[in-house]
This record gives sequence, C-alpha cells and structure tokens, in this order.
Amino acid sequence: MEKRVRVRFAPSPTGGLHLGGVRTVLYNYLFARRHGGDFVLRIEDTDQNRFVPGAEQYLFDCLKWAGLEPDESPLHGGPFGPYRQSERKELYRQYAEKLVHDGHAYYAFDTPGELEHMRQAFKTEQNPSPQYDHTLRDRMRNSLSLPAEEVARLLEAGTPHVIRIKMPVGETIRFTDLIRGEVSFDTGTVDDKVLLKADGMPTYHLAVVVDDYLMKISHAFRGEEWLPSAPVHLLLWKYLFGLDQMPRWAHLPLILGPNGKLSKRDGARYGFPVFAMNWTDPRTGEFIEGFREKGFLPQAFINLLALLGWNDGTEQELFSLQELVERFSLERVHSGGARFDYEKAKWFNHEWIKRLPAADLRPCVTEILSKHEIVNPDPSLLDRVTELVKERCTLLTDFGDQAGFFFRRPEHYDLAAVQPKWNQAKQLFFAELVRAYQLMATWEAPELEREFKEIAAVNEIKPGEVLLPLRIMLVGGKFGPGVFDIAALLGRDETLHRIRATINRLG
RNA sequence: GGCCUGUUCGUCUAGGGGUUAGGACGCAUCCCUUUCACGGAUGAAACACGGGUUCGAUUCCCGUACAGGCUACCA
Repeated sequence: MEKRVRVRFAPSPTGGLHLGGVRTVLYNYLFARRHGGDFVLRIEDTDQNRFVPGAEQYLFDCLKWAGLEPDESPLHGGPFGPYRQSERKELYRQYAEKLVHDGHAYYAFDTPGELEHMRQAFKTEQNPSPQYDHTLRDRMRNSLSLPAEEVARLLEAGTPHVIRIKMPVGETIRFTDLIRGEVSFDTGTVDDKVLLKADGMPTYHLAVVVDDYLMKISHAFRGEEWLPSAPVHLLLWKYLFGLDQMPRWAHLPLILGPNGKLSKRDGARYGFPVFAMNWTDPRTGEFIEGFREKGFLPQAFINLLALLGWNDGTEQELFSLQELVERFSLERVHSGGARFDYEKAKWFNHEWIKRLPAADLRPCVTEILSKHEIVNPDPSLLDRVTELVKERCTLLTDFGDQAGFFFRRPEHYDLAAVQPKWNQAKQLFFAELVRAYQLMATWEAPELEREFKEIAAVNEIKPGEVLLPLRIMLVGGKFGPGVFDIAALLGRDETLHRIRATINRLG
C-alpha cells in the first residue's frame, strides 16, 4: 500500500496560539504541501479543567489568517475523524487494557494524596522530584505490588484507578529524529507515565500514539519539550502496532524570549506580540497582544517564523508561502533554540509592506484608516497614497499617521516649528504661491515644485526656508513624503485651502 | 539532583579539516534627500573552554562550562 505523507498538529485549546505553536503548524504545513501530503489537525481537548471556551475557534481563525488551513480537522472534517480527542474517548481504553493484558502496563490505585505523600517521603537533596518508576512502583498501590485478588476486588468495586506504562529496565531506546539525528535513552531513567486517567480520558502519551496509528500519520513534528517523553511513545508503538508503523519524528527547536523560553508574559514585558492574534483569556481576563492587530502582514508573520530556525542555504530571506513550500526541507532546520528578535520581525514586515502592490494592501490599509474614522476612501486615491507612503510604514498601523492626512485635514499643526521664523516676506511668498497655483494649467508634482522655486527665487527666499512651512500647512507636522507629491495627490482645492487656513492661523 | 537537547558577531544564521569565517537585523559614520523614510557606501562586532586525533582543527572525538527543556491523573 502506498504510504502517503500525513503530518499532524495537535494543539490543546487552552487559549492562545504563540509563536512556537504557529511555527510548528507552519513546518507541518510546508512539509505536507511540499510532499503532496495531508495536513491533519487534531485537537487535544483532554483536560476538562483547561479547556477554554472560544479557544478552538480562535485557533482556526489564526490559521486562516496565516493561510495555513489544514486538510482535516474538527472544523473541516475528514476520513479519520473525529478529530477532537474528547470525542474519541471510547477508543483508547481498549488499547490501554491490551497493554495491561500483555504485561506492558498496570493498574495503579494511588490517590493524589498518596502520590503527594510519596513525593515528599522520597524527596532528598539528590533527588528533589522522585518519580513513579521501577524503583518505587513496588511500594505503591498497583496491580504489580498488590495480590491478584486484591486487584480484582478493587477493580470490581470500581475503585478509581489509572493505567500506567511499565517501563522496562536496562533497555536502550534509539530513534532517528529528522532534525537531530540519532537520539537514545535508557529506559530505566524514564518514569511509569500515566496512560489512561481515572476519568477514562487518555493522556497525551496514549492518545498521540493511538491516533497517529488510526489516522495513518506518517510524520509528526512537535516542540523539543516533547523529546524526553519520546521513549514512552516509542515503546507504545512497539507494544501496540510495531515500530515499522511508527511515524517519523521531528522535534523542533524552541523559540526563546529575551531571557529563556518565550512566554506569553514576555509580550507585555518587552512590548512585542507573542500570539498570532489578540487573545483574551475568558477565565482570567488576561490579554495577550497578537501580531495581526499589532499591524503585521500574514506574509511577514509566516516569513519571519519560517526563518527562525530554518534557511534554504542561500542568502535569500524574503519568501512567500509558496516559495517556502518549494524550498522547505527538514534537514535544514537548525537544531538549536532561536531567540526571537522583535526588531528583525519588524524588518520583515516593513519589507513585505514595501514589496506588496497597493491593491494587495488595500484591505489592511482600509481597516487601519477606518480606525481613524476615515471611511470609504476613494480606491484609486487610496492606492496612490498607499504606494507613496508604504516605504515609511513598518507596521500597518503606521498607515494611520502616514496616510490619514490625505483624507482628512490635520487636527494639529506644529506651528511652533514655523512661528519663530515667520515673517512678512514669507507671508507674501505664500500669498503669491496661492495666486500662482490657482492659475496653473496642470496639477502635477514636478510643475508644482518648479513654480514654487521660481516664486521663491523672485522673492529672494531660499526654497528651504519655505519648504518646511508648506509641509506643516499640508500635513500638520514634520513628516510624510515629498511635499509636492502630497500636494499633487491632495488636489488643488484642498492644497490651497490648507495653505490659506494655516496662514490665517499664523496671523 | 536525574535525564534529554543545544552552543559561530548583541540577535537570526551560512560554512565546514587549510576561508581575509559570508549574509541579514540592530548599531555607528558618510552619501542621496531642504522633513521623515527609501536607496547607496563604509565600519565595529563571532567560531564557549580544555584535552585528544591530525602536517593542520572553528569544523571530527572526549571532557568541562554555560544555556534550554523535561522530571503532573498538562499538553
């Protein structure tokens, strides 16, 4: 049977989608598209306590914005559904029972209190966090330590219990990670992870193995934080389905913040977004800023994330999603963690704003302008304005300041920059300029500039002395593109109006 | 503490037994520009440390240091 490439991303809907999460999705997506395979999204809603309303929809909204929509998911459906772990609950128990039956797992009846007691009792200087492992399991209450009759009686009585994997001793587990090569573990150092919880729900360890098998996943990418539990998963594959069926694993390097692993709190602390889109946790009211609302283009967001730990070996840094699909390869993913640099992130965004034509930017710019109470701008004017100012916009939100004055008269004028040097001569100059501009046959930037300079020459005024005042008159401050370009786009009536109005203000 | 994974300019990285160790962000200086940007030029800035292997190690091996992750009936 043909082995198809099927990659899987399995987030938990606990709220928010941070940089590392999006990058994992991205690499999944790129790999799947590159190899003509399927991108499967499974939702890890195992822990009822941490399930957050609205979080799943938020997740899909983020993926949609970034252009990384999966082929199979709770939302899209697919041939191997359901894709929500909670809806697959019934599936897992039989596999856990099979493991018990085959001697690879066991029932454990220890209560949370007893576990806590064990951790305290065996805690030493050398071993600050004792594990439920082969050295301790005989002293706990489980089907390995208890007499068979006792176990049967407890089970019969419906005593709450979990199923734990029985990690073997003295075996070396090896596997080849797609990114870091051969990785090995000594089974004796890994604890007896819970596979099936007392509420009947599987833990990630069991669920991911069972689902990857049932959903015919061929490649699984996840964060490096999962590496320590890889031996558990590998053993589960060996016991349940055979190692030859196991997907290829790739453990992605972590994304680091200014100090240590990037956390959602880093955003507020250092002033940059860490989630794809704005997210407010309904439980705590905690708000985390998103790249989208901060003014990032999805193209830039994808681009910067892809380059955080990967490059194609050339010096190219700007890639469209399509180009990434064509060039992506796991072999070129760096194995070390990458520190997120907001300055570089902004550079990517700036580059994308510059390279996108005005028409592509139109929806974003329109949205930004509407926040400045500018609605229904003339599309052709909007595009010309966008083209003119985009090179000075690093974030989309910059269009508010950079383009707003084309559609609405400035509210504030930096008169202080003009007033001290304002005099009779300049006043006369501008009066003459207004008269001349009224008579001009055309209204193009080069002619406006020529006329301006001629009048300045006649009045024996250096153009530089009246250029800044003109700028203040038109845009209100010391910013914006070339003054004559602005005047040209503003049109004759509006330009003259703003000049006259400001002259009056200057008295 | 134990286990796992990493380590090239401040940051992202290229490279890989012999290189003037390359690029990008950021920074600095200059040019262009009578605003701010864009663009152009130049500059400062790196192979964590110690052993080994080798004619030769930044590159391979072993240690050490440092960093990060994991060490839950969370994922």
